[in-house]
Amino acid sequence: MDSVGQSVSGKRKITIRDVAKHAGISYQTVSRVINDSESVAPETRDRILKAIDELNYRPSVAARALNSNRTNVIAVATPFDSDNLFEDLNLLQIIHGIDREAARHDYSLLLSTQRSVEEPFSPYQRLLNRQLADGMIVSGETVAEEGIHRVIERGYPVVIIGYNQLGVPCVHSDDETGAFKAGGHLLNLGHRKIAVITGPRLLLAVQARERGFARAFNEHGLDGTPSLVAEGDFTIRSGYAAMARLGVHFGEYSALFVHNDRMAIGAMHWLTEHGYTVPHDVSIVGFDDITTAELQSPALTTVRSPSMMLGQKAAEILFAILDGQALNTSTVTLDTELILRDSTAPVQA
Amino acid sequence: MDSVGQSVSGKRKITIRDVAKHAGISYQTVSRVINDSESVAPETRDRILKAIDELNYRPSVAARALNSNRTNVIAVATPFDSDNLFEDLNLLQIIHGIDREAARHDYSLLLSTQRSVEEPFSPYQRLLNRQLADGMIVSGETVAEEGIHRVIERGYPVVIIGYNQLGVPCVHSDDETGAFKAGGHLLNLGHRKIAVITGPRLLLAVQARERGFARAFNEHGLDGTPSLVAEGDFTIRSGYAAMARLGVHFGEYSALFVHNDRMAIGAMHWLTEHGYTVPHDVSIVGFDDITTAELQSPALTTVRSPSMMLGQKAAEILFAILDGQALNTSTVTLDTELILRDSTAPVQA
DNA sequence: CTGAAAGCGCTTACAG
DNA sequence: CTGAAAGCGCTTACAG
Repeated sequence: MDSVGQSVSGKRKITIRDVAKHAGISYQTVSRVINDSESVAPETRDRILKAIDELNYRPSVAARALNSNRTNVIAVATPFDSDNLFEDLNLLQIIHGIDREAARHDYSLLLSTQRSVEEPFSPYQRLLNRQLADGMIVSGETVAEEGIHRVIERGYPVVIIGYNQLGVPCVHSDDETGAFKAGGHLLNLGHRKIAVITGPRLLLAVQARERGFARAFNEHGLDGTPSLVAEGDFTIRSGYAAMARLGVHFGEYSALFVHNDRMAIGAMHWLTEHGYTVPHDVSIVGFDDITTAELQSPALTTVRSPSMMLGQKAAEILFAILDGQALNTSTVTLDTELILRDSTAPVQA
Repeated sequence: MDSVGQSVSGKRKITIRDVAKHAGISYQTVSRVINDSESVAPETRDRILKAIDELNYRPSVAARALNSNRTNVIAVATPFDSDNLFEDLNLLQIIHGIDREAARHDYSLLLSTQRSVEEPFSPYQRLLNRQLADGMIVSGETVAEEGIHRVIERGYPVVIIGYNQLGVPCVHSDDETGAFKAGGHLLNLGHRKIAVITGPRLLLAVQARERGFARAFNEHGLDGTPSLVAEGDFTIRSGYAAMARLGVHFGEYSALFVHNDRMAIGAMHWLTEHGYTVPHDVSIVGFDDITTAELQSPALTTVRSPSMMLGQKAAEILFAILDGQALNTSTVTLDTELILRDSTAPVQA
């Protein structure tokens, strides 16, 4: 085809002027067609579209960004601990949801990870200071509020997937009600002594789950304080470790509520390893409903969090803000659902 | 601070000219300092760096991209089937490896997913036609070779994580030797009748694993044809389904080699569900060593694929090409390692 | 070692 | 409805 003038490294560029010449019109009008802006004579428009097609013209993102201050890219900041990232199926789902919505708006996704524990702000710094993206979605409640603040100060919209007290718009699942359902389920099965493996207790999501769980007890006229509590960090490993700590007191409780599925999997692993049987020796309820929850032996009863929808909603809000159509302070709470499987059973007599 | 003139939506821009004025020098010299190019008097450089720091200046990526034809972004194209993407821990590790290397070069990662089954080329089209990235890493051997071709024709470097016959540089694990090790292990345990659950057999990676497995038999003076074969698509679900198909003939084999861990997990799930015990009834070896392999009951014996390193190597090659330092046709093969756990045992008498 | 000029590919008012 | 001008924020030769 057009092999002439196309060196190996040369990304030969067809510009707006080429299209204009081909269509016999000024390049400004071509720009109008590209941007669907103002009025262009239908006949002219067709001629230009035909030229664009024939020349296989694509506008330069860089040039457009330079003029319009829009990059057509949104950034996704991922959680701090990259070890955590490795096993996080939830995150994949969230990203998928974001990507879906981004596609609808013809946007692309820039992945922004933390470079090291030493520079917690790097995802924010790198992306937005360099104006790589039009806005940012922060996946997960975070401690680096200062970093988020800087981004907002620069005028970039930010949406958080999780809770925050900054007044930043956010999307999260209804953790309190979810935990309430988990507690109610165990209570209905006759369990009264229930241990809990929580996520990091400084997180608002974790506090919400603790509240909801206690409320289930209260509504049964019971004290909402769990028999035993161990804290984890949402990783499989930490669930295993938390279970090891609880295990010493085995027998003091007949059921276990774990704040996410990964830790529940870790806990079940410890139990199996030590000769205990789920749900015979202890009933377990998780949280999230990741793909592998169903595949545990026994299949894990859990509270389903709508991860993909969380991502999609967050992106929707971000785009609404970018279009000037949304308040800067919306909070969306998505419903959870109790998924009954085989890891819970009536309390043993 | 500089609150004046900074509206809510206004991303106030500090330009190279501001820095120049602040430092009392021409803006061209500022550009030189930013780019570490040519010679600048040390004293001048210091003055400029100080000004950059004081004004908190960040160069505009768009403007730089427009001039230099470099975006400082590389794209990662993810696999076709997005259901597949959901559960793919391997992919997360690969992406992490790429991101790591990108960070070293001060590059960012653009995630490019398929929009729908109908437009398999979309990841290629969208990103590169619009010149959003300097190059592309394709994660996984793919059928959309046409899409890759178009990208290459445009002059963009591409690195594939997986095999290809296009002459495109690629990185993959030593699948043949890995499968050879898996086969040897089972043979050493006394197994002679071994079933296999393969990945899609049109993939070169799958063919390499089949070859390596057969070679293990041959070196033992045995016929390399597996007792029974079922094909899956690497998903947990397909492993479950493949096992269901094999299960009818249960007893005709004492061991199972599964082409990836996710399918192995699916297969184990089927076995447990139907009352069989691993490794008592059947020994199982997987492939990949994803995080959760260790957490199965029993813990899965598997061939470890260096996923993160795969991503990192691919990025290294891409950057080498971008810097004009690499042939356009390198292939890197990374070693695998047999990880012995509890899902394999000597054949029953 | 540093400055002045031209231009990257587009968009945005501004005229007509 | 369409064209000419100016400019987005930089980089790249080209002079000095």
